[in-house]
Amino acid sequence: MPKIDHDTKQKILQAAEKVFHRNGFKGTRTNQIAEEAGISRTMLHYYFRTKESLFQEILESTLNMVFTHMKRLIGQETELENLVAGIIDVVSDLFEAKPGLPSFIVNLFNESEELAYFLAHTQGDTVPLQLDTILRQEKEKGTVNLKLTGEDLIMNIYGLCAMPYLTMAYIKAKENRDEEAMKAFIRERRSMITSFVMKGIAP
Amino acid sequence: MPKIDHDTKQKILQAAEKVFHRNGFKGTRTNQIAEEAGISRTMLHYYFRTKESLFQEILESTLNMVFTHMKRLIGQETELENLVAGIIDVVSDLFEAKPGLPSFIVNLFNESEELAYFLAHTQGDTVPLQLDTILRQEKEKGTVNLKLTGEDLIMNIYGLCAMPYLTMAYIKAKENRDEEAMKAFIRERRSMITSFVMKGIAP
DNA sequence: ATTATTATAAACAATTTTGTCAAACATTTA
DNA sequence: TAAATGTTTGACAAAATTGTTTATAATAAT
Repeated sequence: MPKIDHDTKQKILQAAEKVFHRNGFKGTRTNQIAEEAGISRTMLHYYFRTKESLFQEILESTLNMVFTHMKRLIGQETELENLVAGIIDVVSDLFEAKPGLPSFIVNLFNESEELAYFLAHTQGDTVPLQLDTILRQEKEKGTVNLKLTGEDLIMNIYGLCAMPYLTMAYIKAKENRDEEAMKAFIRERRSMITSFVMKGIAP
Repeated sequence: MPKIDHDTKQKILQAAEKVFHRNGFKGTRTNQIAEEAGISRTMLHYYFRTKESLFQEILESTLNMVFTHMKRLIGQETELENLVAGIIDVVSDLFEAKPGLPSFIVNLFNESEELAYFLAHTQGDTVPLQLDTILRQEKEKGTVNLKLTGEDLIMNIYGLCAMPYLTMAYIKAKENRDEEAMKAFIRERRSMITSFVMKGIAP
């Protein structure tokens, strides 16, 4: 029967997520995690054998989060405008919940070709494909830019949504923004992005 | 009088740039650099005392490159459409010349709050300010979306241009693209981005 | 050709980072 | 309360990473 856990384990997980997300596996030192969690580094080995296996947990829970969010998209909308708005909302919600996620993904792809390959081939293509179908229909109707592929559109949306997170430190410093100002900036960007993208795909 | 240098120094610089750009300072191991350069790790200390000072060289030359490119923008154009197209070209050229740059900047901001602060405050605001001025004029004319700031517009452009580089490994894996296919993809994106942005800022 | 200088690598040393262990402490259960 | 189990820490050990030295080879200058 388990004895009480002074929530050390949770503190470690939170701290590890934060640090791994920001600096990737090779870029983080386990004592950054310990400091961030306010515990001794030994505890990290007590609850999770190694740095590697702690990373694995974070990786799994992170990918789960991503997949869960993405499921919100599948087959939801058939109207281009609604679909696009929906994607932007889902992606924005995801990044708002996990601000370190964009950096983490970038780090992941840079650190491990294999993982990039794995993700490229396991992750369902439903969303880009659905977009492609709808885009093709709209192109026939002449209501959409001819040269835009579903892949490009998705990439544009991710890029527009991820930027403030990827450059957080800079954006904060630039206009002396605190956490609150940052949140406001990002909130305002969401509607900006939606209209920017909708106009952007016009013929 | 210096004896010949079997271009080892250059090979190290090239390799270091590649690896530091991809993985940041803490994320790189000096022997990754040595391997990439095809030389022994000792040489790295022979030409550049320490990992730190090698990084410093790469950092300086990288920032120089960025500033040099950015100078191409200042006061060049007063017409919104031309200015926007110009910015997209300059940024695209820069990333094409230094494909690792987007990741490097992201890593930099994540590794060092101080550097992010420094860059936010030294780097001239001329471009965003110029954009803001022109945007304001266009808004009065009613030819531009009311809610778009110069800061947002710049961020959008960087994001759209940087995405393929930030997710290179994934993009390559996804459609089995080799170097050539990748270049073609990016070339095509440039004109897509230009029209996407131009439409995006419409009223 | 001989010497002086530069370039290279391999072995070695120092430092940093990660991982383990044993002892102390706390909590539960019996 | 006492045994059993879970938690925490600090000291220690191992491994990985960085940095230095020494010996050797290559190149240039005299």
